Amino acid sequence: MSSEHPTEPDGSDTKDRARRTDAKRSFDALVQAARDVFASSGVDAPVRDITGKAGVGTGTFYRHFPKRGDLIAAVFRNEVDSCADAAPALAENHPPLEALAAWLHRYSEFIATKRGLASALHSGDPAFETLPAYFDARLRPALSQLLERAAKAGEIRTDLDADDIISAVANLSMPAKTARPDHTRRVVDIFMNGLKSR
Amino acid sequence: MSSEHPTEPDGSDTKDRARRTDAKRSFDALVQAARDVFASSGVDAPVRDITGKAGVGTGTFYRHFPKRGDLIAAVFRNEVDSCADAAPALAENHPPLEALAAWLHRYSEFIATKRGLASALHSGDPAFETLPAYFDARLRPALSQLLERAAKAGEIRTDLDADDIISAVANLSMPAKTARPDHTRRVVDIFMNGLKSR
DNA sequence: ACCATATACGGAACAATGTTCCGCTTATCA
DNA sequence: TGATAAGCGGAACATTGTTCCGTATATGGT
Repeated sequence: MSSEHPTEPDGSDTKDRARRTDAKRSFDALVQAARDVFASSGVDAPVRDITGKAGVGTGTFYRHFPKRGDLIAAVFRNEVDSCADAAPALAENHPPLEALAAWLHRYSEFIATKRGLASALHSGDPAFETLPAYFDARLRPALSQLLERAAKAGEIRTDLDADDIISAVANLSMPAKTARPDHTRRVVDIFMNGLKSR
Repeated sequence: MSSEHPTEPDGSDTKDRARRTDAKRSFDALVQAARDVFASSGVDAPVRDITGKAGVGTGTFYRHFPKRGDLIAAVFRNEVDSCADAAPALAENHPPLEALAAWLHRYSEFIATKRGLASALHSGDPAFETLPAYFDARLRPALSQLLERAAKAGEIRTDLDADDIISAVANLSMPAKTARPDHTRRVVDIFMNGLKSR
């Protein structure tokens, strides 16, 4: 499902030839592998670590990601997609309030994980310029959907703005160092509690 | 003059033997060279570029800066020192208001230049943990001195806090992309104008 | 002035990582 | 099913990081 979204660069569809399926497979495998490697070794992880885990050659790597920023941006988009795509699935399988809470936690995790990328993001690399817009375009509708559903069910306040919540939870999820590892989860819970209608 | 300040790590003074002067020279040469190289090639510049410009061997480099963060922190401290040390000199050679304006511009330049370091600073490297405190400890007194002098001369408002001004000018000096290159200088001028007494 | 010695230096050698290049493979289309 | 453009792999090469150790010298004591 998430592969429907433009994790890939270049949204054009009027090509002489369509992109070969093996190319797409390599691309996806690299993004997936990079995601894992970044998580365990940081964004400066060696190229060979990534190609090794992805099971592709280094040549293939550079074909898809000539600049390192290209890879980081692709991983970021991919994770934004995962997070956004979680919303409809949660809505289907859980009551409104529960789905909303679950998604906020999911989103909170995403933010916390992205601490490593965050510094890279602010580095001025042109590959990252469109990311904030993408972030907003994908995540806001996802949250809005859950908010509306919960609001219609009368379970939360109706004066809530998706933008505010997204940035509020983002801030809550970026504490420097926390004594207890579940601190973030707890404050997000409290915040979530505040959303409820009385 | 600036070498009086603890650009060097390790504030202890009860050593068996004092640090050799050639060691200090190498240290200073490396910081100086790194400063230049960082400015032209960024903080990821190759070690050999720095040692080459400093005229020392690579062994010497690693003796002084086992971790890259150590070097970056040293350069940062060095630049904070330069900026702070500029204050007394300006006070001696210029009328109060003029000295204050000149120093604010000097400080503004410093902030703008540090954009490259800023992302590194937020990376969580333990070598950077004491930098914010150092920044404050050196820069606030420098500015306070100029503020007090100008206030005594009746040239500026008396309700001004050094902290506020430091952070305000820092924010003014970090615009993303400016059409005109002197934008920063101009807004700082305007801000400075606001400091004057009526 | 000179010696003893801890300190520091330089840079070759080694290791890790980035990047390119090109012969081989394969998906796609007619 | 053949032609061909697209893609792939990984060795080879280039760059940068890091260590190691023989040599040089600043320092304190005599």
